[in-house]
Amino acid sequence: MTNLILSKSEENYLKSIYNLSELGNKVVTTNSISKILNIEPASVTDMIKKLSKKKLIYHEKYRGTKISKNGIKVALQIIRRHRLWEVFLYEKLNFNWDEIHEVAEELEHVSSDQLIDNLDKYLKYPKIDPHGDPIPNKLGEIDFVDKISISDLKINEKGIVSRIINEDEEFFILLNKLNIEIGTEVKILDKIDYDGSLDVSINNKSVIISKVIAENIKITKI
Amino acid sequence: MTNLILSKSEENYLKSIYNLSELGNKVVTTNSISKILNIEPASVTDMIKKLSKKKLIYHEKYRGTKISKNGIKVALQIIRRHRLWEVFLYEKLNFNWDEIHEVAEELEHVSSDQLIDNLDKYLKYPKIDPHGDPIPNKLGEIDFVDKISISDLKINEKGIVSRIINEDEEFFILLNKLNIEIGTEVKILDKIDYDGSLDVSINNKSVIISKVIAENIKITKI
DNA sequence: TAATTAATTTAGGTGTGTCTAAAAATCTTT
DNA sequence: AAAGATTTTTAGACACACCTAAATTAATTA
Repeated sequence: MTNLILSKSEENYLKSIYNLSELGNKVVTTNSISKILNIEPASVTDMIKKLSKKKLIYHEKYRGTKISKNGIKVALQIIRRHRLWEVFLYEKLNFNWDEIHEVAEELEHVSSDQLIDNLDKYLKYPKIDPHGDPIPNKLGEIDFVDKISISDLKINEKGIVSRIINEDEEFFILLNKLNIEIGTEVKILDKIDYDGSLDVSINNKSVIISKVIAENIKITKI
Repeated sequence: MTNLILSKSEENYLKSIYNLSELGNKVVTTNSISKILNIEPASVTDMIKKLSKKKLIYHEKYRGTKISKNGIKVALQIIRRHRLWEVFLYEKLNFNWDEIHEVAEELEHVSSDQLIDNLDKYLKYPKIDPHGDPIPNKLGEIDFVDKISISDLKINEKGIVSRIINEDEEFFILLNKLNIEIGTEVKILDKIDYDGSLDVSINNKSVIISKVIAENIKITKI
């Protein structure tokens, strides 16, 4: 609630607890936190006490830790920072896919709201990071399901169609023609800058689909 | 020499000592460091011992501290990081001139060479930061004198002509015509993207000067 | 140059975030 | 359900980066 300031360590613990909790639902063990952070269980217990006092987590002795509502909120902001920096490193600074995490791990602890909001704007409010993970918005809202559309994929990336967003029958007829259904594997061959159309490989055949269509086909990145 | 890793505190001390030392020449006092960092003198003494052991500074009890050659090298890298981030914040994230310092103060401690080198490239190897301070290059080289040309100014920024870089007489005749001499105040009215020419106000009159000419007129930003 | 003042260092203490070793609680197995 | 194994916590220690108070050294002034 209040504007509490967390240390780098506290942020890392909270983020790990959130990540282990499967969207904030599961109780996490001291041992699991210890393993993920490579810190001895005894030290984890100490930090759990600190975060409990700050009401970011609930803890019952010997029985585990659950992240609080406020804790989730704070964790999502840390994750937001991390993922926005990943986008920046990947898209602007030409880091490789596998090099971004480590540096983002440092940058995420620079806590200036203005910095992150301006970065978000500069990157044009990306919805997913280079790994395909969704980026929480300023309010901590995050699309858990249907996170990615075909239009969010980059060239050479692949996905499995998971949901079609449309109420119009004509749209389904078109999808039938294109051989697109739930479970279909798609791969982006090319992007046409002019109108945002996509050259997509479906069953090893190349087809062109419009931007609007691509936006309405949700996929799971593979 | 070796690849020593410094803590955020150590980096801040070293940077302050360098800044107080006037390009690494002057001996700095414990008290002056204390004042700049807002840390008690006794604590400064502690850190001086640490940095001495790492050979980044020389220290004689009760007589002051001098930064070492290697210390200067390290300090310049910290300053490089700081100023590159300032350029980024100012030019890409649209921070105001007066908001950049505080955030850059945090970002400068994220120590990844790849990050800084890629950022440098992305920003097109800027020579000065938004305050007009020179940015050390990767090797720690820095232009101490004549840092800025008219061509380095942005629209609406002002400078005082400090040096003319040219051996050609024709160039001086042109400057005479334009009423430009050492001490003349100039202000950028506009930049012509096409060929890099500049619309400059000199004695309240607008004149157009070519990119090459602008590059050879060094100024002090005001 | 002796006395006073100012700067610097030493000594000892604190909070943070870690550790190891040992104790306590919970879980598993028989 | 008791014994053993595992997990978690407590207790006590340490490095870091700071602090205050007191001691020491250097600089200034009378």
